[in-house]
Amino acid sequence: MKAEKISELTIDRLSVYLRCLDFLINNGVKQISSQELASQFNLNSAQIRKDLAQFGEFGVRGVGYSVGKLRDCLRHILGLDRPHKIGIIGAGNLGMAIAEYEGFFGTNYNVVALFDIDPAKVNRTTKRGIPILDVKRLAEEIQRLGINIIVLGVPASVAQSVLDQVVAVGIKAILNFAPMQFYVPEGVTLKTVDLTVSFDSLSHSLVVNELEVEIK
Amino acid sequence: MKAEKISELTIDRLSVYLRCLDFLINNGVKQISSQELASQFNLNSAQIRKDLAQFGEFGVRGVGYSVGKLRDCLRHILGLDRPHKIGIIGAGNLGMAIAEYEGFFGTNYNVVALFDIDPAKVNRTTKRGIPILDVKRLAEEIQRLGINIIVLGVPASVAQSVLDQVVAVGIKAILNFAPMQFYVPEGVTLKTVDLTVSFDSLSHSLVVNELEVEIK
DNA sequence: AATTGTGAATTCCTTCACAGCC
DNA sequence: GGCTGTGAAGGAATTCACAATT
Repeated sequence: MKAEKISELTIDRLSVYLRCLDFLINNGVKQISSQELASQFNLNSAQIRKDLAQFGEFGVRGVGYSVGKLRDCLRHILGLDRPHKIGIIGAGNLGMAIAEYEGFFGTNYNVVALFDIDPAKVNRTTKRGIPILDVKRLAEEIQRLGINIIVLGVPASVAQSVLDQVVAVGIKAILNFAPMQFYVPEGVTLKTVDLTVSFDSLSHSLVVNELEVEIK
Repeated sequence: MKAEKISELTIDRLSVYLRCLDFLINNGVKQISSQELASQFNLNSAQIRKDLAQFGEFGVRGVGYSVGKLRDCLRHILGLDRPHKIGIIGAGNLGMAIAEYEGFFGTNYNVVALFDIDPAKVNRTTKRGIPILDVKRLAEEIQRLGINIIVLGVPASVAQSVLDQVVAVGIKAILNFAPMQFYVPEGVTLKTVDLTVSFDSLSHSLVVNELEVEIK
């Protein structure tokens, strides 16, 4: 069907464009040009056109893009027009933070369960009523609940073994917060949010900043 | 002094190399070649050498790199050999998760305060004894405590105004979790951890995966 | 007249391949 | 002999600039 590989960078930008389109729709905007869209973030208008052109011709020359139509297309491309069931492993602060993530409101992302090893947490629910289940029953509950996205919010020391378990059950999409690298088999997508790297990058920026101030 | 711009990608990799070196030191490894280091993660050995070469000559030809010396150099380059004082705005689950982040143990990153607007939280402390302060006193407390890194863990609706406040007090490094784009003045580094983009990317990968399975 | 879609040019990043050194 | 440091080559992503279209 479609063979050309779409780069990760492009996909990430589509997500940003989509958020912007949602905002525009709420403000009653019907039509927009790539130039106007580009000025919202710090982007080149050609970049936006190139990104969109990889999936078809969504615009009208001389006119621009229909905000509503473009949003629907992007939602479809990103798979946001189908329901997703998210399971979160680790019901600590991090797991709870994701479970309550404001970005999920009004979307097809549904957090259907948290998993933990701590008996004090298991068989309770979050404030919003999401069940906290025993991680021992991870495999069967993933299948029973139809979970297709897993969030790994467990300490680095156990992350690898939990990862192996969810991959074995057939999970294909994982968001990991443990500060480490993993091997995952072909066909499984693992994204790592590495806070250590983020903080180190900030730390470095402070050093550079200081040097620049000294030079002046 | 040093004029060449170091790319963000390079800095992020240095952070990853450093983590690996820490691990090697704990396992008593004294010496390592770029080839061995590269095989640990999925990298090209020339990439590692190029990254390091931007900051000086750390290796010995025919021998490799001294693990301990290289670690110290990377720590210095990234500014990890100086103390950092982190303030977290928003004492919800996200803020608490960052405050307890395992990656901070044994580092120079110190979370010195959380800030919140909720009277039920203010003037208490976290389990580990970090004070939760009234966000009204944000400016003065940042200065009193010597905070140099701010984590924005507040809802998107108030993120911009809080951001403006911390920039006004002279904060130069900010980690933001609100799913939006901001403008920050020259000399201020803002990194955004955008979970919406991460999840959308996972959602997209599920769509692509399905198509690929169909083709086979 | 205005704006898209896109080949060409440019910039940035990665990898190759080897001279130089231990 | 083995490994670093690096110029040159190759590849990827971005931006330019304009022909095509409404």
